[in-house]
Amino acid sequence: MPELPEVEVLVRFLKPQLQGKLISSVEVHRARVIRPTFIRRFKEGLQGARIVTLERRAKYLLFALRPRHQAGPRVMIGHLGMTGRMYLLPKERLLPKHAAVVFEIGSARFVFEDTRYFGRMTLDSSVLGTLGPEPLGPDFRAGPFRTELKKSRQPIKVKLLDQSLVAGIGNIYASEALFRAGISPLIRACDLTETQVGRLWRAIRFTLKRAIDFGSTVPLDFVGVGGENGLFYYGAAPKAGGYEERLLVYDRHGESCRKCRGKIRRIVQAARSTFFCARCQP
DNA sequence: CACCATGTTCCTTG
DNA sequence: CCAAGGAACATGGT
Repeated sequence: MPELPEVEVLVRFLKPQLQGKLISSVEVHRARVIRPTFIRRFKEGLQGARIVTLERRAKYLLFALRPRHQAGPRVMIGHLGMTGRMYLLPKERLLPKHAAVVFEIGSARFVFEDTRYFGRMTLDSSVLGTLGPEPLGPDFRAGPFRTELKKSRQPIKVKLLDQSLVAGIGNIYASEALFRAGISPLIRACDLTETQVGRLWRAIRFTLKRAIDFGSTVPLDFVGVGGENGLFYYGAAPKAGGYEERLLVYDRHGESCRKCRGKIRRIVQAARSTFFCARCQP
């Protein structure tokens, strides 16, 4: 379940497992997840390369490489789309139905699985060029944020999904951040007051930080960690004490607001669901 | 059968 | 050129 916090948690988990490891071979099971679709070039660039480190930028995973040849790629970029997962799988385990790319790394396999195949892997880093600032980094500042919002007549909820404004917010945390800021998702971005922009700026950072701390929206479930294998997956959280309770408005249509007991409403903006409390977010 | 789903990109319209 | 809206991508759950 990948927005910025989920990717951050995944990167932190994978990094120590992949750092310094050699990619001995690459199998592409679904060509369309490689962009551009130059499978040969992709495989040849990665086979024999070493993973130096793993980082996150927005919702992208950046695999820094020491290439086999001098002219080889220095980074592989991954994106999980809507349903992507990445994990290490022992070689004796069966590959999942929707394995898109499989890397042989030491005695294990590193699997990119994606049921809907909206995710991507690429050696072309141009996708990063249009991204706005990292919301949790020093480049995300309230002043420039406000200047950008002033230029847009889109509803603020829709504008928050614009990755060139600020990078990493997705459909869940857009609703959550607006609730925490007490701002209606319907207000045009340019109509927010300076006070509201300040509250929103803080709410974005708070919401994302909290989500990272908590583990992620739907937590990573670790299976066999410390045991016989290092498999893990994104699992449905148990209802009680699980991810439902961490979200204040998202997917809570018809339920009562945790602040005011009013009803949470669901509306559609830009063909995507928005959840909010009309009383707390006038 | 209907509608819904964590995201991005491409095409059209104004 | 730009902003904004909508379809497409593909599979599965309810």
